[in-house]
Amino acid sequence: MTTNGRAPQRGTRRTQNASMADVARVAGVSSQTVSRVSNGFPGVNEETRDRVLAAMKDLGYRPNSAARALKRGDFRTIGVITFTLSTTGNMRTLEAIATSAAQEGYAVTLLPVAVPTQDEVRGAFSRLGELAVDAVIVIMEVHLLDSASLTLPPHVKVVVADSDAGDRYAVVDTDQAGGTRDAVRHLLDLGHRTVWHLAGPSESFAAQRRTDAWRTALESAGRAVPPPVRGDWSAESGYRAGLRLAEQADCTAVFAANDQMALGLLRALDERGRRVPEDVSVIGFDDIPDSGSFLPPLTTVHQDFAEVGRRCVESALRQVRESEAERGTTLVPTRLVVRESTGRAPRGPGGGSFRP
Amino acid sequence: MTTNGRAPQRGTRRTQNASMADVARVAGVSSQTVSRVSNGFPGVNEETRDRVLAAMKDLGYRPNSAARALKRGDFRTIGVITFTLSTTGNMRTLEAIATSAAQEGYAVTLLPVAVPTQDEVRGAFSRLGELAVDAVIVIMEVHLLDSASLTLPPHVKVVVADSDAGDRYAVVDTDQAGGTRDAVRHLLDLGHRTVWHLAGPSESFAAQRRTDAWRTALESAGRAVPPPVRGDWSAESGYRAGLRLAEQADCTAVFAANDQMALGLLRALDERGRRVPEDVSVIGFDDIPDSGSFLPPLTTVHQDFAEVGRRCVESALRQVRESEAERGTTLVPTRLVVRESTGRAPRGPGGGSFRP
DNA sequence: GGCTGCTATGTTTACGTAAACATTCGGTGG
DNA sequence: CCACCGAATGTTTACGTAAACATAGCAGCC
Repeated sequence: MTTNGRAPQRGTRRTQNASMADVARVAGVSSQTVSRVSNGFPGVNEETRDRVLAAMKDLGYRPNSAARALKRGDFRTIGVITFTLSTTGNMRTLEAIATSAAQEGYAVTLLPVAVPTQDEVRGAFSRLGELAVDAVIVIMEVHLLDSASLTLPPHVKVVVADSDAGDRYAVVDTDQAGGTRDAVRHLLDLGHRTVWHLAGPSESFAAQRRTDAWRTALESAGRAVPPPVRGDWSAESGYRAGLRLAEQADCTAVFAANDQMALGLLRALDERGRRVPEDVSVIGFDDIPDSGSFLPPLTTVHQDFAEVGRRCVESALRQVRESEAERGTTLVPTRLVVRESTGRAPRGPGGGSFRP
Repeated sequence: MTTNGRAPQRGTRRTQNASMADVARVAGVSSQTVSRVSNGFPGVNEETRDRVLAAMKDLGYRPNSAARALKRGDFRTIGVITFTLSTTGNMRTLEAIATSAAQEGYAVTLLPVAVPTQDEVRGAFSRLGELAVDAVIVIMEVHLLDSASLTLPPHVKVVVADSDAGDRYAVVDTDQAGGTRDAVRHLLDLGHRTVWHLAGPSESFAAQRRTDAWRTALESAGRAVPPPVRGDWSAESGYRAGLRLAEQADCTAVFAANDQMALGLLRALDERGRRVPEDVSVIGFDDIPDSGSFLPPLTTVHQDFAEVGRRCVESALRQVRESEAERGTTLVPTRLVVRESTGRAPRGPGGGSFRP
């Protein structure tokens, strides 16, 4: 292509971007007219518009978003602050956020927090203050937010995903309680006398709420509440916890707080010779893409991360546009996905005790 | 709106951010001095500096990054363009990119491409032209890039992750061939006569390269090359392919192009009563966090996504700073992780006869 | 004592855009 | 025929920052 063989004509030296002024010069109009064309304003002569467009194309003109942002006072950008992307949930949420934002003409800027300490979070928030961002979506355990929030520049709108700061910020959350209730009911309906619980880390609000809901569901059904076993979300921790659960002879049903721990649990049970679902039923939470391929395919509570992401963006942009902060919580419903890891309670103990 | 209705005291209505001028007024200095303090320049009197800092704090001053970018001519931002985040690899790479970029004072902006068509990609690239970005990292199958690349503004630097556009852009890639070779050798060393292959989708360059390397490794060892079975990276597709592989009586070793397909494969084999690793050895690729908890724990080729991300940022920033495009490929080595899904070839008919 | 050279600070200007305001011009109605 | 209108376009200005240049004050030196 003849792009810039030797700089034949005028200013081909285009080492920086062309500006409106450049376009204006080439098109023989004022830069204001270029601006009008650029922003699709009416009231520009057809022929003039064409000339301007030609000049733009010719020069490879792109509007400078910094100048635009400076002039307009907003950035058309949403920041996402998150501790780790390494969980399916965060990742899927992020993806939905990015997509929704793009549809609205907003860009998404990532704000990683290396270590989940208050200092780190506070640091991220204050970096964010200097960042070109109109709103922030926080995907994180909320108690880390508690004292960090104060340093936020006042005009930045905040949405918190999967947490519970409903009194201070807009929150979009999965219906943890509902999903948990469904899971426990499912198991009780299958004839299990009670449901054990492989809980997530205590620092996590999501985990905590699943645990609370599990306890409530059992209590309201008048069942015994076994002591929960705690993991850290990882499959490995699920395995370790699973080894302990496998020793509880009367454990016939386990509600794992996420699918990965359920995976580890399945391995532990297999290793200890307890069959799933014949001896023990296992249910997870999340419905990660792989869970249908576990051994056996995992019954689990499906979370609609994409919807969470969408609603986060929705709330963020509503706040930006109406320049008014929102509060309160939006719940996104879950859906029970029954696969093969849950089944009727084993015969045995119906009356008495059974030990393998 | 009391915006500027009566302006009670001086600008207490702080609906917008304070600017340098505001700080300067409060501190009783010129805005240039504020700038110097803000940027940590030397040559400012200790006492003056303190006064300015106090005023900043007082007003909650934050530098306006749009204005800064406009003045400086760069954005301190890297764009990441990617088709999907839903794969562990992309996600981990992204996370590493975000972290490395943050360390260098760069923000990361996400540029999602909904559907992997050329038009979509081209669209993303041209949106990107208007975006406040100094460099772009592309995480995507490269052939979609082929004709889209041209629309990129000339001064935006490009790095391509996990692909092979080494002649046109800087590329950072995992050493697919090396990892594959290790995997195949490992299986052959265990006495398997040959290694079957559960391949990734044909559109994927990474998949293609793993397939090529697998073939080469077998050929150079003088072994037969069974027809590869193709999946689409998902566990489900691995399961379906696995059902077919399970019927090949002479199939004692399978190299799956990623861990998720290996997961599905494990399930298919289990379902068909073929034990792993006693009857069939399975090896994966990626080393996703869960793979150690599969049934059995998966032997796999570990990819250092974090390193890939780091090097992407490194190259991107180098290009930005030296304002000179790079080319060529950087390979990040892999590491074989031996767990329990691979074992010695079964006794069977193999004893000695194998045909090349 | 006047000049040099340095430090601390102030003033001007430009970055690219777009709102607000100004101008031109061909028509239209009283 | 002229005041007036609206359409098309031009001119001025401001957004917040920081580079470049300018100034003021003071110490040291011949």
